[in-house]
Amino acid sequence: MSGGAADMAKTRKPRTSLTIYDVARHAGLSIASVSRVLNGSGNPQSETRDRVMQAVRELSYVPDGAARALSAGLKEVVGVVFRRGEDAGFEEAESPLFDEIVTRGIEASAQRSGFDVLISMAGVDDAPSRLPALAGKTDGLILHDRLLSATALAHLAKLLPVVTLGGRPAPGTMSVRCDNDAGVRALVRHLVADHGYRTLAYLSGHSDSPDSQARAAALEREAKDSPARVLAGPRWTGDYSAAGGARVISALLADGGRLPRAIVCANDQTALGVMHALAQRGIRVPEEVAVTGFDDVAVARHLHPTLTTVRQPIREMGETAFDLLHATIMGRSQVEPDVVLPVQLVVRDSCGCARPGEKA
Amino acid sequence: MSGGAADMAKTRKPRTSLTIYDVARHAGLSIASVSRVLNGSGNPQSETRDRVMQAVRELSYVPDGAARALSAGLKEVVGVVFRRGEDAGFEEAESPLFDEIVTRGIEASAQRSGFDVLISMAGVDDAPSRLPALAGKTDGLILHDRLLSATALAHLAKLLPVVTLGGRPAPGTMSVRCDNDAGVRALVRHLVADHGYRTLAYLSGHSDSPDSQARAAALEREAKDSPARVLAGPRWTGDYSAAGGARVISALLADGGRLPRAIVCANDQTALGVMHALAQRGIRVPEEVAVTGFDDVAVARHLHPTLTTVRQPIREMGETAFDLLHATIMGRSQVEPDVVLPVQLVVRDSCGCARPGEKA
DNA sequence: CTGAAAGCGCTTACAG
DNA sequence: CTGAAAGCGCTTACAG
Repeated sequence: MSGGAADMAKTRKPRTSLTIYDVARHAGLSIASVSRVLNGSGNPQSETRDRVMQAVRELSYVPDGAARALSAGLKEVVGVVFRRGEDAGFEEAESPLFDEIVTRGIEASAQRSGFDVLISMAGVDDAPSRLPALAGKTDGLILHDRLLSATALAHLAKLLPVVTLGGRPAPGTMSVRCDNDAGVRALVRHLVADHGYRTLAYLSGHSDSPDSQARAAALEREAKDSPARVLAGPRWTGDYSAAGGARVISALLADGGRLPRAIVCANDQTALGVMHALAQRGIRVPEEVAVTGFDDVAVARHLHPTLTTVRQPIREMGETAFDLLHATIMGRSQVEPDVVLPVQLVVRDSCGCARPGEKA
Repeated sequence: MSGGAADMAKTRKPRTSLTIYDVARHAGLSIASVSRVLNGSGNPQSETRDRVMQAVRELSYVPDGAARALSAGLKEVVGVVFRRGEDAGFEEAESPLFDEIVTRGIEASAQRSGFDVLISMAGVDDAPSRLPALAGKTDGLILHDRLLSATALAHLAKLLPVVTLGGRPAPGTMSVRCDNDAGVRALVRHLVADHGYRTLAYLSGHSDSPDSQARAAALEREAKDSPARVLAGPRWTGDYSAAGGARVISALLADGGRLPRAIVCANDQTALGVMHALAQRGIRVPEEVAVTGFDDVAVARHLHPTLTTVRQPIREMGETAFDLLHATIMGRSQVEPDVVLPVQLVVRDSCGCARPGEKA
């Protein structure tokens, strides 16, 4: 078969890598057979299988993902979008959980299903414009909270399956979150019942964070039925960062504000900043003020005093998020759209437990 | 236009999302015009542009990434492969730099070029089998060190552009690393010349890590021209983890081994473990033993004493890695294949600088 | 400036 | 079990 008159080579791009045609020719088979062997579909004869595999090996052939995706209608890629830290450069990543959620949870689970993970950072400002583009490159999306309004989420969910981390699911989306309520409740009980503290404050995360809001509400609710009072107000607004936590304490003290007996922080980073700010002013933790966190990141164990906190099942949250998404992508009929995972109170020293005999 | 006899619907997949044909029809234009407007190519009339954009908006059309990639010969995706932590569950991520390198460096730079980042974790065992698959989904790869042999790297580089993080570039690949040599040299000079220490040890990372090897060699070299002695040997082999660092110290002390005046750790995590192990035995840092790290992760500032270390330009390393890769993907003729970025000695308390008057 | 058409590299019914 | 062929949804020379 030498090229005849119809051989009008177009040569748009300098053909670089091998195609399935090269493999088929090398193996003396059709591209259909090559495809079947490579995908384990049909039931190719073992000789066919061997010839294909040998040709693949000899040529170092790697199928093109884009062509597979277009043809099969499945990219085998999910997108994960996290909030970009607002003030890069000052502190470490705003979310030390990123690594863990993505790599240990989502990515591990995705790998088991043969999917890959596309990551993207976005701010509240550019998320609406960046997400559609991502949608085109993936089969489904896992989103950090506070990235999109419920309306925008619902709209996005018409394009492809969407799972959010934290908060209740918007219409058409799914959500995976931890049991903020139980966590804060256990914390407050420990502080009030076990330690006998009578004034508490909740140092919040971003005020529009559903997790932070849930934790605040849980604290209010639990304290109401207890002998403890809650110090609240706008000055107790943090932003999930150590710097934010320190700022709140500094401002409060500069104004002659009053410290509660125990400060329940929205997360560990905040607690870290609070403890630094208190230490700078010679205020002892937990003797004068108890401090607690949320998350149980690694540093929590290295602080002085070690941090009492609530552990989230980070890895499991990531796995669950992917599994929900995957089930939906593959068309599993009905998937639970609102998964709440259990948390665990981790009692260390910063709540006052280091001082023997003080526990009730 | 009602379907005629030629209407033999194949319906392989239940057509789900809109295509460029829907947009073209809605706008009363050809798909070529829609494509041109969407890609800013050619020079469409402003009326054409408007009609397309309106149709896109009204339909919430998002172009399919796989089709674009197949057609344009460019996926606009780079893959980043990191080493999976060996003993998950015990410690925090082995590499706290992951987050920073990927999100602040690579991802940020990729975003500027309109690329996305596919991440994947791999072990030394499964990397060879996982990488080809990733290669099919991306335009280029950024790899952690110790993932592939030089031979395997060279082979992979025939398939697509490859950049490694750390170590010298294998044939056909590119590399971005930090100036381990200058960092360790500055550290040793400070310990020996400024503090007058006369015995040093290097507590290594994984023995096959090019970074760790470079740091070890630099320490040997610098110490040789100084009055200081180096304690070496297989017992000083760590694995970049806090647990590994603690293990080395424990084993040494259990055997009645001798501690040097200063321990230069392969990274901050190791230093953290060493400091914990020493503290447990009542050995004071830096009074009895000085300890230094490498990386300057956030915890370094929160340790007691605060950690003297060498700061790597993490973010810049990520950016550079992507930029090299991008330049190669886009066919920029010749790209520097071995980029070494400068580091900075960060002097804090763990080297002994806290004790006033002790500095030379 | 715009449209008709080819082609990107696969998968998958459809026949044989 | 295997092959020929259509089709996935785009981009891009090529004409007009």
